[in-house]
Amino acid sequence: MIKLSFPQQVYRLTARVPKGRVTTYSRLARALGRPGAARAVGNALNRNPYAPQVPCHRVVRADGTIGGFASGSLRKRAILRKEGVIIKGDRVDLNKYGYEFKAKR
DNA sequence: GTGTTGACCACAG
DNA sequence: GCTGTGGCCAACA
Repeated sequence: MIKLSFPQQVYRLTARVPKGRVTTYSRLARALGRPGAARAVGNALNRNPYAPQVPCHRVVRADGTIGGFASGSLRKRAILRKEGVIIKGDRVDLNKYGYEFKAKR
């Protein structure tokens, strides 16, 4: 059984998020088995060594707010809008675009 | 091993 | 509705 580092699993799950969908840091952490490690997830995405591979712009905060982004929150909003996600002010409708992860593996 | 930092979350005012 | 404070976890110096 291989043991991947925390950020490694974060990148893998983030890459699984389909286009036009968004997830939250808390949900990622919960899917990894660390329901309180939302901060650590954000930390991992912040470094994001897999930048072009991992669509970090599809990850938002639990409230649906854009949160932060290495290139600027404005950039994140623009990309999400291009993906087909409607953003109201600085918030996304998690009720429609919120993607649920599978707690397996 | 200890202390600081950070793209967070929840609660109280 | 927003602001402030405490708590959680992982990575880095």
